[in-house]
Amino acid sequence: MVAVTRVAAMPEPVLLPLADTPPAERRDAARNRVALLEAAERLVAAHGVAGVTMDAVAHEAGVGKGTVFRRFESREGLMAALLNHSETEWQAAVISGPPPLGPGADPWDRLLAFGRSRLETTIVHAELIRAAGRASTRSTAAYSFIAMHVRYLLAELGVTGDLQLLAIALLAPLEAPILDQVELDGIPVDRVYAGWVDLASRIVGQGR
Amino acid sequence: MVAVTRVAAMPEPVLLPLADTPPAERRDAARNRVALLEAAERLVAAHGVAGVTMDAVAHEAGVGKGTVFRRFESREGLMAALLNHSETEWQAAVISGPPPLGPGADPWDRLLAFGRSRLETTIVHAELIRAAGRASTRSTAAYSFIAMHVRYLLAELGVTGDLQLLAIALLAPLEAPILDQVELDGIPVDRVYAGWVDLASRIVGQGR
DNA sequence: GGGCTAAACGGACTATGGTCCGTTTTCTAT
DNA sequence: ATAGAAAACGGACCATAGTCCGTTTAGCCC
Repeated sequence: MVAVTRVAAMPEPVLLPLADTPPAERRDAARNRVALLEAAERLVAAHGVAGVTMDAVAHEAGVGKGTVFRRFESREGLMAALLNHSETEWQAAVISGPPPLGPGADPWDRLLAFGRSRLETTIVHAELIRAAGRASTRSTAAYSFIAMHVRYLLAELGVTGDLQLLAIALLAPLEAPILDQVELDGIPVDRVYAGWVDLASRIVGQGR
Repeated sequence: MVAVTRVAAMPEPVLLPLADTPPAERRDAARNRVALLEAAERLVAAHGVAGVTMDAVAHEAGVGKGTVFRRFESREGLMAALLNHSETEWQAAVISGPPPLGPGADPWDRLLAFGRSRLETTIVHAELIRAAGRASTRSTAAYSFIAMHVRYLLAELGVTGDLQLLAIALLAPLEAPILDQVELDGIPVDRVYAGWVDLASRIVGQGR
């Protein structure tokens, strides 16, 4: 599907496109992306998520409205981009931060730390997550990372079965829409966490 | 807080408000509610959920736009009202329909039937559920019914622990937002169901 | 540097959810 | 039956997400 059109022998040009790298952003485009994200962050800080209107972001960044949509597709896309930022930091903590969240602790302790951390992160970003709508889960980047991590920990713990689905089931009660329901039953966070630990121990099996 | 203003003895009027019944809908209001719901259903059938704009519903029902919002609060509210209808039928099947979904079968079989049915219902109504947004879960009526039913079945099965949270955990993977994620991994329904059965058996415990 | 092309830009324009308020209808008490 | 009050009505109006297209700019090759 990719160019194999060149025929005879000749020295290749310096850079050949490795995968099909999307052709690299033009400078003005890159500049505006950053300006827009910073503007959006400023607006969130100043007026909350609801204050982030597309017009406001455009104006704050000093660009036209069309540009905002060209860069981020939609309001949800913009919100997802904002989320992505903090999500990336969190991933770093899991991959290379201190235990028990990071590597070094035993898998069960890591799983517990993971659940707690995930729960708190979701609560903190609840508004943003809601505003990102499908874009947040669709940008599979973030979600598939956490799902993969849970699969890995379950495997370490010797769990057998359809790990992908077990991971989904274990993560589901920590997702924002589910926590919404929980919240309006007025269940406190610690009890939610305790319930999740119970769930995890049932999934992992007898030894806890 | 309700009228105790009348002082002396006199025969009470025929109907005294039992609890504080919300003062009963005026006739025009009731008529319009029905007209609007029917109009909305017609529009869904004809143009899909996306075709249900508030202007269109108002026009189709032959009322003003303000009336739509007065009756249903918001577009989400209207969608939730549509959902509520089918949800009610489904509840009837659980309460008094034939086993194994309805009463009569043993709890484990009922639980399995419940999961399957819930999964399919959610998939069928996915679009509507999404359009109803928070209103669907906030109208606790529907959700708290299914949560209660699961708690009941878990209790029948002798499960111990925080049944409310276990019910939430068991239901979570069947909720629309979670199924969205699953869907974009391209996991087929039967496998999702199999995974859920596995989850249920882990939650219920050794005996299955 | 000069010129060419594709990409990016900006802001007017559209569609739609949601609000407001002057008018009309229903209900109740007399 | 009538009057008065409370509730409902309708549609003009507002705010904001998203589109479109004529204009500008970055990158590239000579």
